[in-house]
Amino acid sequence: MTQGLLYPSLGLEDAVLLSSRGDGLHIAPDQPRRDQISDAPQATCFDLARLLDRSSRRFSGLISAELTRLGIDDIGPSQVMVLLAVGDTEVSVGELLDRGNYVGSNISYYLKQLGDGDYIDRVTSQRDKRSARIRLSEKGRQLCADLRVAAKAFERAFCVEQDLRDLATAFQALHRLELMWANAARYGV
Amino acid sequence: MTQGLLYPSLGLEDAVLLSSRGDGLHIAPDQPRRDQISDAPQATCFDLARLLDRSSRRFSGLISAELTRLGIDDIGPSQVMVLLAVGDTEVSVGELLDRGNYVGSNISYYLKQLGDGDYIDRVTSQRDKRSARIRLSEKGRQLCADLRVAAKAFERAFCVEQDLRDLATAFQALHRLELMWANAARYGV
DNA sequence: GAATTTACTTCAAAACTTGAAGTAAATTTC
DNA sequence: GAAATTTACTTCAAGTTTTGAAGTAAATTC
Repeated sequence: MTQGLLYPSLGLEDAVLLSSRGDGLHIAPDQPRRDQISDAPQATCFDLARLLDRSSRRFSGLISAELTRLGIDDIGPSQVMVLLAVGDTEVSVGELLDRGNYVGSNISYYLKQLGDGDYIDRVTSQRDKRSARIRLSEKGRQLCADLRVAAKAFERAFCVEQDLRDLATAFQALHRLELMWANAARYGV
Repeated sequence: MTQGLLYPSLGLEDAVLLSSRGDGLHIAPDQPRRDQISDAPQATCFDLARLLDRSSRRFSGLISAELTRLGIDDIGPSQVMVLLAVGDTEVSVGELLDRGNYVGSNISYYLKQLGDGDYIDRVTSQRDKRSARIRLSEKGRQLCADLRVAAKAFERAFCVEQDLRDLATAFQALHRLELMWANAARYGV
């Protein structure tokens, strides 16, 4: 791609991007070819980071659209992420911080809105009264369920066996990468 | 994990998270075990999205730290992402929009700051005077080079052959997923 | 050559993020 | 067992980033 080849590279073909503007003619091929990887341009960690960024944005956009469709306008995609992070468990704020790598005040901000919108229940822990325990309210659970239904549509579009295996690999590889980035951030590369 | 198993799942072990707060004791093992994947909990697309989100945040953090180290404080990680998107090529604003899936006004905002800081050169295209052509200035190129040097350190920490292959797979899988998300956003699931 | 489209930019409001400071409960120390 | 420290948050007041609605001006189409 660009960036030169100074950097450890992941074999891949040059990214074919789907234009998100204009005439709608620049559709990328459905099936990026998996052959010819070996002699294709290489991607750097920066390319990967940009891909993550872009993908996140896309996902947020999707969630936004879905929220609109569901007639929900008191929370946005960021709050939904927190909702998803809570999941079916009962967590403390601290756990949420770890799960999403948020900053404390940030989570507080989201939880306030989620609380105001009645998407979560907050109970002060009896054990440790400093600690707030969070879980989804019925409304929150319902929203998550609705989102899962929407996501189901992807399953149908994305159910090729190989894709799922690749995504599983992707998940693990990314997870390891995330840990390294985290360590680097903490201990200075 | 949570979310139930209602959703197409990617086999993976339960995420071992690295605490980003507190005593610094909760370090995740260096080498997450690759066995026992088969009978491990499953991750949903939502889990993947959260991972992307988290990873992006981590990467931004890293870039921020690096910028500070380099004594740069007139731009932040978001602007750097744009810089990286420009790369060694000369692009129009429209191309950048596509590359990063940004909104127009957003890119304008970043480019303004990058321009003010002299990280980029902007030339009005002679062909089409509406179109601005962007490329890195010497300063911008230098910054990118510096960042690559910093990133080099990762290479050493992350150079296991298998990891690189996994990341390559991850890149492709994610890229395909991104395209699908983009399509979904455009054509409504 | 008027109307439309494209390629942006600007502006103002909203959303999000950060960091410093605060509160209150738990724990440790003396 | 009281004082000091630490933990687990919350609040606030900046920032920064993102969005969306309006612009502007050059190209295209009719």
